[in-house]
Amino acid sequence: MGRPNEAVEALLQEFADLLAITNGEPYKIRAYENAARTVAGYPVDVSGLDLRGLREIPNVGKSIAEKIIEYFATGHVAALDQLREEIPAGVRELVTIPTLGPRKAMILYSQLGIASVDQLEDAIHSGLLEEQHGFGPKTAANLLHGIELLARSSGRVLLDEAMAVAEEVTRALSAHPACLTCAYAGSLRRMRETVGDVDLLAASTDSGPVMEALTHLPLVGEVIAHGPTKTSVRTTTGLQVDLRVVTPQSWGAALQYFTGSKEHNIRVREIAVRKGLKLSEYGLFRIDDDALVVSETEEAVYAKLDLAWIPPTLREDRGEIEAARTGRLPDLVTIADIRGDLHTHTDLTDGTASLTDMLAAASARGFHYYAVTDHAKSLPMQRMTDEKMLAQRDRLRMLADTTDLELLHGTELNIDPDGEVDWDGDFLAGFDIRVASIHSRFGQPRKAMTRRLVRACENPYVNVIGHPTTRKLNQRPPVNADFDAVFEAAAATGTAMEINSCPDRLDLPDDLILRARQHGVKFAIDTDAHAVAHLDNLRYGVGTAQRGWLSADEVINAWPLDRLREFIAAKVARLAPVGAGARRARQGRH
DNA sequence: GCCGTTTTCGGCCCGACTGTTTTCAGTCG
Repeated sequence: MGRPNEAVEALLQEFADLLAITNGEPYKIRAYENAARTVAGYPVDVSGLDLRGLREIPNVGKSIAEKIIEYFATGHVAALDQLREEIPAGVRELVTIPTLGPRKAMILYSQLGIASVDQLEDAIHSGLLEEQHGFGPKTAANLLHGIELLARSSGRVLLDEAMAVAEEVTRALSAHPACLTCAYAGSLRRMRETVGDVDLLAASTDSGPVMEALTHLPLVGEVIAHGPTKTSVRTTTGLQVDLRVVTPQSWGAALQYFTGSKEHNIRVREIAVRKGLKLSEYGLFRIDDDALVVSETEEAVYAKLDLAWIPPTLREDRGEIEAARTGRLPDLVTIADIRGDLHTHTDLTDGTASLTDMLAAASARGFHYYAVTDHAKSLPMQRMTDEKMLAQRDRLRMLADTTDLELLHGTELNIDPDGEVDWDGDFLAGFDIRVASIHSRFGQPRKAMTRRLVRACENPYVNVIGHPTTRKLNQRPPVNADFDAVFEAAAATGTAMEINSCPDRLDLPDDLILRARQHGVKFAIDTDAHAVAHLDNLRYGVGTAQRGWLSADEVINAWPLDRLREFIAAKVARLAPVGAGARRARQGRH
């Protein structure tokens, strides 16, 4: 189980889901959903709050606060237990089938007694479903199709896969003569860590041919919906792509609308309503006479609502609207700010490219400096030795004259279960920079895992904690640790937290970045490249950093090299035991 | 159920597509 806030989030979300199935009031359902989201993102541990403290959380009123109190006092919420009794778990599972929402799920359960996906499948095959009022043959076929999709897909795909599809389709549609502009929107534009479907937007005065062009692209496996303003297809790999075509005049309003998030848009629309305006994908209109106010650019739409333009990566209703209103939006770190990569590999360990190939690729990217950080000796499979590491260092020093990059010799250390790393201080001191990461024993109990990470931070020579949660998206959960304690140690010792750009890692995740920066932690946005192509993943790490509201000043590899070296030296100076040499030198002065 | 620089009551975002219910409900984003 995660932190108490996440437990409460799950609780409130389940409550909302069950209310929806039992025909609860729509606004009550939304109230629980809103509360679930705010509690999850609330920086204070809710288990330590009293009724008064809980009610200070936005969207948490008397009723929800009391349920949270009840949960921490007894481990249960009576009202939730009652709903659970009414609705079997299988019925909640039904609403995960595409095209099957809470209303139909409730009809299936109350009229036909269907309480699981399997039972639904049986009911369709036996013809029972079609006897039910409102369920025709097409509905039955859609449900079967949905069940099949559910069975073979894990749902959301990684950013790089979605990006590849989006870029291929936008490139193809942009080349179409009827298409004036084409761009991707949705969670992909917001750089969420995974993407459910790809939302595309095109501007055209003649939508038909553009829609038609999409349905005929080679990567399209099936056409799901095909109307005059919206077309949905599924790629041969199972990813859904939605295309909306709007007039060029509506471009800004449409881009704003389809970028989301849904929660962000609800807030923006509420602001519009309070100003006597109505915002839709077609523009911002006056409510009284339907007159168009603005629509051509996102900037103009936000400006008319007295808001600064909000970067898509911030549009999650996590305080960005208030910040836009008061001129306090962060100056977000960008790819152009990144001066060097601090975590990369070569074929000396498990990389696939040679040192010279990696350096050439890094130089071509325009980096100022570049750290080579092959695995240290404790991972047996890497066959690293002191001699090989020192030989690599010599080679790197010799290559210094052949490149415009400032070369740093580093290593990726392994944090063992006790928090120790591969080498002692004397050997570690020979590196320019040291990343330290967990590579095994992911299942340690919370207390031991926390101590493990804190001890790594306390090592005077460890400069960056690599992929701190070690999660793999869609594969492996994050380690269980008290990350607030880890961040506190990181901030106190001058240890940066990595934002690993691998699309299956994106680690730290955005929510932990937000928490870490409250402790004053610094960050390193690295690619952890094991091949030349991986250097291109940097944009996903930067996107994740933006979602964590980071500015360039908080990112150590956005700093000039001198400042980065000072950061590294300062930790050693503060924490390293004074060596024999230094002691002698000091005695000599007296 | 929550919320208040119009309000402690009366609001709470908006539109497209599908399938089937020939006038609209459900789902989705």
